[in-house]
Amino acid sequence: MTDKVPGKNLDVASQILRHATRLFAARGFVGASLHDIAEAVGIRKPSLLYHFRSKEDLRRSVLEQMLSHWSEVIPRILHASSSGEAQFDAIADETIKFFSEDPDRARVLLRELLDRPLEIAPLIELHVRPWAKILGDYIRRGQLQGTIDPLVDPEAWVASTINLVLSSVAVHAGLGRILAEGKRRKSVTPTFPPRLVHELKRMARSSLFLAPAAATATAPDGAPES
Amino acid sequence: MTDKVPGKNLDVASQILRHATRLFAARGFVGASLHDIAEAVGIRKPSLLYHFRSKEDLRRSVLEQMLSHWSEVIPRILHASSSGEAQFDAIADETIKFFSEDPDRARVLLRELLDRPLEIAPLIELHVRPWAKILGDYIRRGQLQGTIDPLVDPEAWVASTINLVLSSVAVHAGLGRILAEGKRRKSVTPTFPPRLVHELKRMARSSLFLAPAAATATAPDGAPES
DNA sequence: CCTACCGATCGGTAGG
DNA sequence: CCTACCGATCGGTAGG
Repeated sequence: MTDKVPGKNLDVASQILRHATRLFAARGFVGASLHDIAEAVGIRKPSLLYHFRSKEDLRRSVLEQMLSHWSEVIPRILHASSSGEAQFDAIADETIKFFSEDPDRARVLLRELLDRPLEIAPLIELHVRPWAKILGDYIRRGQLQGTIDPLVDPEAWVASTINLVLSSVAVHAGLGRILAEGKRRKSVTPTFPPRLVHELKRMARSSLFLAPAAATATAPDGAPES
Repeated sequence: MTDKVPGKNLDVASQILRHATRLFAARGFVGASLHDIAEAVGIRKPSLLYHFRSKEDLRRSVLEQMLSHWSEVIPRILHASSSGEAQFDAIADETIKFFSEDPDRARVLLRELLDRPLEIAPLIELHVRPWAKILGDYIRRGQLQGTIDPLVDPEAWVASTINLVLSSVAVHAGLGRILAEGKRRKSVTPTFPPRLVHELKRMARSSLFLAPAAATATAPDGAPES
């Protein structure tokens, strides 16, 4: 239900999804009207409702599109790198990159988590649980081998760390004031600063591994972004 | 469902604030109608608008009430305990307690951060910046003394850790699925589990201090709640 | 993809 | 603290 056949104009449906994502992220689901979304695309409200039968349908599609994008990136890194710290780093990098390269993803997800906690539970189950379990098992193995702090609560760590990344990206525009000294950013969607990316990764690592592993933690940079 | 007081009924205005906080937290500012808030209190909409001139006024009051509560608890712990790790623990405990004893506080704040990042910036400046600076200075001192990891970015750590606590409490109902194996919680406002409280504190500590300090980190319990 | 229009609900006011 | 009512806007439909 995503890709239309060629020949037509630049896929109106995906244009609608783009602006719907943007406006849902900025104003919330109830706060973003179909009228405003349609105007942003350059069409009228009834035309939007031709592509998506209802606002609820649009919401579902926005979420599906985002999660399918996520489901596309995760298996790749899960099987690519060998297990161990390399895989841990790959997952961390990819997760932070996924959200920070488009903060609207984090905002829409966070809003869904707040607006409809029970309704998205199945989606969490489907899209997060699998690799959350992989991370949890990895932690337990590390605890047996003595590389990871035995005091870590694997599932709680995973849940909290996802939360940390998600919300850091989502509310950076608001909470970033603590960081920025005198800088005034009028942009509602500022770039997520590398400085925060680096600190997020450092926090995740150092709250997990027993050996400070200064060699890797001090690596010249924090995020391979090129 | 509320406790009445001898003579008058228990301050209608504060009743309105209570239910407004609850409904803003659950449905967001635009999603919670004045009609529904008034009905929850047991009055009609125009009566509510006698106590609060507008919905915007109600929003401000909800936020003010919450932040004044916060401003009441913070200076106390800032001056009470001596500096050092004791003060660090006191701040961490009090912050986690403040939000986890009423998750609606975290939800309302998180929603404001998402809905109006620029508008609440002054409030962050006023209510968070001061003790965020104290924590930042404490971290820098610890780094000079060699007790805190020199790789820590003080301001980024503070911002991220606030974020971690705030969002963990706020979206626990939604993201908690990663934790709960088979348990089904129908409650929209479940109790924030001690297990998560403990892991949050552990993460905050271990991502900061150089010496694992097993003695304190393994302390019999995670939150002094009595 | 449009114009025209629907009932429902929104925040807020009049007036008592 | 209430009933009655306001214009504006909401999601959605008719019909082309």
